[in-house]
Amino acid sequence: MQKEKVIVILGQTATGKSNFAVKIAKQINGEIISADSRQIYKGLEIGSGKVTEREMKGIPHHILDFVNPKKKFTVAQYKTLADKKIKEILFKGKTPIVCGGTGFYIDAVVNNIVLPEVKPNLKLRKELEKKSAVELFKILKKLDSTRAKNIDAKNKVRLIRAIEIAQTIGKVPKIKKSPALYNFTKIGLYAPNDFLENKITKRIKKMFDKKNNGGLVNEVKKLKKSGLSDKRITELGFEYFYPLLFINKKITEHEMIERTILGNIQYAKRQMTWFKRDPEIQWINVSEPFSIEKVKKSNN
RNA sequence: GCGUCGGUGGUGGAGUGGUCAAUCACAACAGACUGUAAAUCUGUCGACUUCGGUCUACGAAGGUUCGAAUCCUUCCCGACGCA
Repeated sequence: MQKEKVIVILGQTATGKSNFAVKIAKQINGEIISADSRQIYKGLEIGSGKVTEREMKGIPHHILDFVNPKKKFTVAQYKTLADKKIKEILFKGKTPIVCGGTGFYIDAVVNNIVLPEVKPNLKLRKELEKKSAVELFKILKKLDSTRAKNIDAKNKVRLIRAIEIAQTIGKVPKIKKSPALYNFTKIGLYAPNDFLENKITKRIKKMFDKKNNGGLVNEVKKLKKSGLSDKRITELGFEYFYPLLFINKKITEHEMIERTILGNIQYAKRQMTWFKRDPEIQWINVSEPFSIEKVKKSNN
């Protein structure tokens, strides 16, 4: 049986994925499923670069702007939801377009990864947090020597999660990459460093501009007022962390802007490190003129 | 002009006679990625290298010493103070 087609638009931040996705959606009668770990949250508008109602141009967007930022949203939830949305959109006779820059989310869906069903155990995590990476590694080795062999022995976050899983279900199951459910076409948007850095700089400056819905600093203040702890805001990433430092008078306004720009540039590089591994991505350099005809063709 | 303090790698900043190619942090480059992924973590980071080493380096030039980034002299540059 012929697998149904799903388009994936991924790539670095500030390359114009959202607009691109909307254009494609218009042409091929599609609906967009966001793959962005921050745009998920309500209240993170400016800093997450969330697509606005106007930018959507009437195209339905899913898995966007619906989680309370006090709660943590995870890949596992994303994967389940995305699968469901893809099915629904296909059922309507439309083409699903997964669009975003969170590589892990995209891979979870595309590679149909099955994650172990072990919910986070906050109490346990708090306990383990106190231990050193060396100690944690020893614990894991005892529980599950196989996982210990390939895990990053210095990464506490990973070690803790592995222990969490091993402790509840015995061993960390080998990751399952089930056969893909759909025929995915992956389009990657990227730009050369200097071009992208320029774009990011402009974008960030605009984010801080007060004329832009009060600006990012104001957005962070609102989040604080709504009851988000500083710790939680920090977890939301550099776009929220640096404004928070500024609000708390730890850095100057200038430092805040510079660091946010730098954080963004570094993030864009990390994104490429992730995406580079996938040989199936068809790359488009957005610093050069390109047409979406090519994309339409490859989808047929 | 006099005086004081300082000039160290891409940057900040340790070191103040031998164990120093120089703690550390940042930046840069490369990479990992099993329910935090805008997160988290790793490696490299003077030059050359057969990856064991070899060479050139701590403003410049001299000097003291077995040995100097570290002590002395002069010069150049910077900050501050006094004129």
